[in-house]
Amino acid sequence: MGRPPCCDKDGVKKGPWTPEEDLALVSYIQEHGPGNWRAVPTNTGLMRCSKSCRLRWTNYLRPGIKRGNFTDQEEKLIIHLQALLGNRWAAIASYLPERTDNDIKNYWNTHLKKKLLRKLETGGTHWPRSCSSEQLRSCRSKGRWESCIQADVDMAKRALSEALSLEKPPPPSTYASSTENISRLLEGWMRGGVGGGGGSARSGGPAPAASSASTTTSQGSASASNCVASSSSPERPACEFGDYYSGQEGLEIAQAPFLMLESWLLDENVGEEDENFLNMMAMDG
DNA sequence: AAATCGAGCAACCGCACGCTG
DNA sequence: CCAGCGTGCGGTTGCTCGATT
Repeated sequence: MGRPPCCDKDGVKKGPWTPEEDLALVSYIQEHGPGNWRAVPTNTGLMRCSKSCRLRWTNYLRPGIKRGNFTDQEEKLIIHLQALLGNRWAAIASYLPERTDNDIKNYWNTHLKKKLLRKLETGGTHWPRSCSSEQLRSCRSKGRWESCIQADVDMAKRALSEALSLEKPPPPSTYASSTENISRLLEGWMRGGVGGGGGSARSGGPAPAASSASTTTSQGSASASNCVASSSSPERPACEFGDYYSGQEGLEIAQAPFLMLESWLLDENVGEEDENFLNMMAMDG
């Protein structure tokens, strides 16, 4: 469409965020909530692109983000979801409410891809889905990937959304409830020696504020996460799959597919369809 | 101790999509 | 219906740091 850049190239700061910038962003969002990113740079005085602000928030400052090592379970979940959904990191991230799509993407590219390739050399991962690899290839190239795997995705979404909400009953999802996390986050900065390397996790960045609430007002992967995490909440937001089931009935309905799904998701010993996987890996890069 | 290399990760870029007037 | 705008998403880049030589 030939859209103009989202922000002026001149006078826009790039590179790592400083603690001061983070503080300004968090303070602003604390007050106004996320959203209307266009207004954030002007209202905060940050010399940053609105996109940069959003990214910083969703990938780093947003409360409820867990950083650091991925657990075995998370790892397996990512592997299987990647097999199911492809490189749709935002969708995958929606099943891992405490992880960001960027984090998952990085983890996949740096760890899992290699790990899987190594594993494939020695034999065995599986590729469960209803479409053949040829169909998938065709679907992808024609932009009909979504519809092709819809059945699998629907099943996975239903089961997982319920499962996740059962595992972790969400706190009342108000933005205010997340301000504690932000405060802790900021305290972490102050304690952790803010100076070196801006917000870099490597150089004394904020301590992970992983433990609790996610916000209802945040967007993107955050909101997707919230849909999952709060799907059993009485006040859960309507989202694409949050309303499939509710209450005890939903619990019973959802548990059955989850048991199947769980065994699939967490079972890496099923050694079939390696070829499909290789095909997909080849397509991915 | 210095130089080089590779891995990991934060951030940027640009396209796509959805909403709104 | 269409164009403009804001936002979301995935791919890619480049910086930093630890390991190795």
